[in-house]
Amino acid sequence: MALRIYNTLSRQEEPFETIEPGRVRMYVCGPTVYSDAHIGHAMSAIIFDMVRRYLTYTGYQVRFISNFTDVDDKIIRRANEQGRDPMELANHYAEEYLRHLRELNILLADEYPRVSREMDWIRQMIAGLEEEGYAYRLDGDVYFKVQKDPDYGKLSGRRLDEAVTGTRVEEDARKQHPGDFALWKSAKPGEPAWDSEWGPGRPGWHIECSAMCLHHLGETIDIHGGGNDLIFPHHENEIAQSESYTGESFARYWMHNGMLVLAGEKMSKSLGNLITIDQFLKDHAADALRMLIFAGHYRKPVVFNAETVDAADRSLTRLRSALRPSTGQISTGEAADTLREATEHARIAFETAMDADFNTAGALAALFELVKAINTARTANVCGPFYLAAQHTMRELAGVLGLTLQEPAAEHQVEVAAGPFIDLLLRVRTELRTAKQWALADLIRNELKPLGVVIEDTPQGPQWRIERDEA
RNA sequence: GGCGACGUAGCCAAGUGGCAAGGCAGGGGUCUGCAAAACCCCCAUCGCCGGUUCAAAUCCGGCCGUCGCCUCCA
Repeated sequence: MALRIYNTLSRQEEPFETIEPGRVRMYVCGPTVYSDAHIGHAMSAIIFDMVRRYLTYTGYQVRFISNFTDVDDKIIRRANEQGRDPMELANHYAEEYLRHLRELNILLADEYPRVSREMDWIRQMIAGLEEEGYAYRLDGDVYFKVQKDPDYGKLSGRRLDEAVTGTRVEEDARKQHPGDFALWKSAKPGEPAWDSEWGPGRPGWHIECSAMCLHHLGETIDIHGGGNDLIFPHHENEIAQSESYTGESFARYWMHNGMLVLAGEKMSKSLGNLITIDQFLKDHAADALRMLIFAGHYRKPVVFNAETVDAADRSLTRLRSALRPSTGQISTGEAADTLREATEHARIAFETAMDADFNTAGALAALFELVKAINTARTANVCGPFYLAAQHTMRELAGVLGLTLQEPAAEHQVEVAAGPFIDLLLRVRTELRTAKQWALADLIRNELKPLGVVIEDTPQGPQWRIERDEA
């Protein structure tokens, strides 16, 4: 079974074949850094992190590039509102974003190009487009001429004559066609500006990604990703610029993730209905967000509410349950063989699901069946190589989805600081239980619970662990 | 109005022609002093109406409903 990927360009699933055998060149549109990132941004980053991890798992060498838009109207506006320097503001939020990526266990890209650092490449591309007649000047601005591009609209399924009827198109009589978009915008007084042959100004939004792809990955890349809200106009325009400039196909596979939905609407900065990454991570493990996202399919919307988040937290706890050590003594025999078979089966089921356009829900189902097999084996006192191998497979496959299955870092600190005291309480409780002082023994257990310490009595004696109180 | 998704159990969700995965919640049981965890068992005629077929959640047509995009957007 080989990987198949849904390609927005063809609107169907296609077998995945790379330009260069064994290597993948991949670009994902990053954020405009002007305010706190929300979990919708995290979702997109997590999804393409999963794609990259699975490609790596299946043996590809992946070169992964993601950008920061650090020169933009919204950044300038926000900076002016706050009396800050636009580049200082952008740098601040870019650093914040990189911190979020680490906290979310997202593998870092090979490069994070920024508009402000790619000006030469951007100018060169605009100049080239102008030379070939794909662009025209207008009062210090430079516009891309969509009518010059015969297959403009092929990604979004739009045609130029229809695009005119769009309700939100601002009629600008100066433009040759309403669909023409800015490659270069002249600077107004007080705005950050870069010199160019068209006068001081800054790039339009779309040209940066085209220039960065060309600079860091070459004329044709394997995978270009982003949110499905970028299909039009952003990605459509990227294609138009890049293919007009190079004469080559820009990207072979276009992948688009669905939106995170909160209270029936897309979570977005402009709508203001958002939950920031920091807010989420305050109450939940990074793994929980992955569980929520991977429960569905990456192209579909994900519903975020108390119920779905709670289910994600609990299902994560279940995955972790498979990693508990065995206290049994049986390392061979029927139960051990059954576990070995289940482990092999889980890997096959996992890969089969992932090969089908990254069917993470199916992949998780394979993991849950492995959880059951491991727990059943533990109940049957299985230990030894097969038990450890099953847990190893569990960690490995979960890792392909970017799940750490680790207890959050804070818990380790608690263990170090409070561990001896909790151990002492447990010893006292054991004495009380031996003396059948049930009321006092239960008091200790019941009072520790709201403090986040869960006590479980097992055949091997009492055990405790930290569990966050899910608010 | 144009383009495109989607509608499967209380909730999330896989499955694209052959007896409906998985998770959460719920019910019953084993274990336990009681709990918890774990394990076992139970819980769906797949939005509605037609059609094609030996056979349809799956293909075709119509209807109803939800959502996204249509130059700020992951």
